[in-house]
Amino acid sequence: MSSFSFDITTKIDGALGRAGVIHTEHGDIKTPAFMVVGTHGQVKFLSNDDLHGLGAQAMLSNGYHLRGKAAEIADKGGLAEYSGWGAPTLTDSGGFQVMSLGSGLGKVVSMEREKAVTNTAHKDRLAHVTDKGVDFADPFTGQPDFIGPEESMQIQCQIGADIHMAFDELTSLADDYDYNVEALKRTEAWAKRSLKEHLKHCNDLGYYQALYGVLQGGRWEDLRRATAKTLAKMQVSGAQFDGFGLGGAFLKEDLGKILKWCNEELPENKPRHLLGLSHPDDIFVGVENGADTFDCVAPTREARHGKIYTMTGNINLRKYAGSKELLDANCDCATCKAGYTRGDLRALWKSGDIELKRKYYNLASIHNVRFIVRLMEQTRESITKHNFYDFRDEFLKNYYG
RNA sequence: GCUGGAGUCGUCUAGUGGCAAUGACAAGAGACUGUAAAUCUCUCGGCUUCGGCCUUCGUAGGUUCGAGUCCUACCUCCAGCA
Repeated sequence: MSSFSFDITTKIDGALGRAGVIHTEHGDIKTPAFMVVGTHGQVKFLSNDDLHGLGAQAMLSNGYHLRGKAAEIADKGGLAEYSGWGAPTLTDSGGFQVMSLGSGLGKVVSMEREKAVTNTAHKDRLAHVTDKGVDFADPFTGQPDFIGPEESMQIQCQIGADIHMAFDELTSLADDYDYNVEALKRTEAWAKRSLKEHLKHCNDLGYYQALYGVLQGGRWEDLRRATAKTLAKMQVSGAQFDGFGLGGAFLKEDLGKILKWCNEELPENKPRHLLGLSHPDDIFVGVENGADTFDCVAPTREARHGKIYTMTGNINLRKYAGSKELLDANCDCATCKAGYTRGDLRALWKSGDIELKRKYYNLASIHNVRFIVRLMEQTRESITKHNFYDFRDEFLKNYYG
């Protein structure tokens, strides 16, 4: 008996987008939604109270990073209990690390054409792909680890998030069509093996853990549409994917059309997670084209690096020494409500005192994550009130100028 | 007053005959999208047609093809002795 389901509440007229609710063992997720990223089971510098306070609904963690703790997490009853988060969770399969520790090692995952990455030399990579799976070398210890779809599913089922991702291979913008054909064939074979292995363990912790199949295929329409069809009908012993992950390295200008190719082929009644994106323009493109949930490290990482989100565009805190201005005039986050100014945060950030810096990372992360969570809340409301496009245009005009 | 030691880009600092001159911090600009990221890149004497040109290492002279580096005097600071 599956405790996982998805209801569509409202659709955007003439587009693939919709508002809905994902029901999981650990609670509901009102979509569209942003999932905070706590790779190791905890969001950097944010407590569970901080996260609940700013309206976060779900957290994404990573099976690769938690692989060594999976048994311990299972003993505690699963990730929601282990982390104290107590709300819906999702784990990534480690598929992102196939690229970030492999061909993309040391490179930036950019969406700008001019910065498109070149592939890291094979000998320098910490991840090597074969049809069987991936040989990883731990970035810190060098310890070798083999993870294929079976291993990824076993790890994820021990961690016990409400939603799992099939093990996939993320290609980079530097990979050509022929390589994407090869990688996609592998990702689809891994999807089948993931589904099969997942079926064996998806109730091991006493509740149902859902599985999403992940779509790759780079920027090519034939690959994207074909893989969407393949994964949509894929089944093992009658079991199918509960939803779908929309994966890939995208150029900004390609994002909308690629999502459209995928989501036109996918079944409407299953949720779709757009992996790894959360800048406002990407969110609007994603939502319009049928993505239900998002995750991204950007709000927290950029906060740590001094970039603060505001309704009229992002600011770099370096430039605000002594400023008495609030971070964002109408923000309802705990940091802004507590009255912290740009100058206050800059002073904490630049302080030589590690505790004050930690305070900065916390306050800035609260603000940026709340900014994106609130954007999702407002986007959802605009869909249910049938004024998505007006809301989007107004927001983008203010934000990007 | 005597004897030692020291004065280099905002700060600290490297430098003992070829230097516009090391490193760190501070400062400035940019990046970051399923987290090897409390990180990374660039700038940081002035001017530049980006090839260079000019002015710099307490001050003033001197030796030398060439001086932050050696010599002389002076100034300032520190330590010890008076």
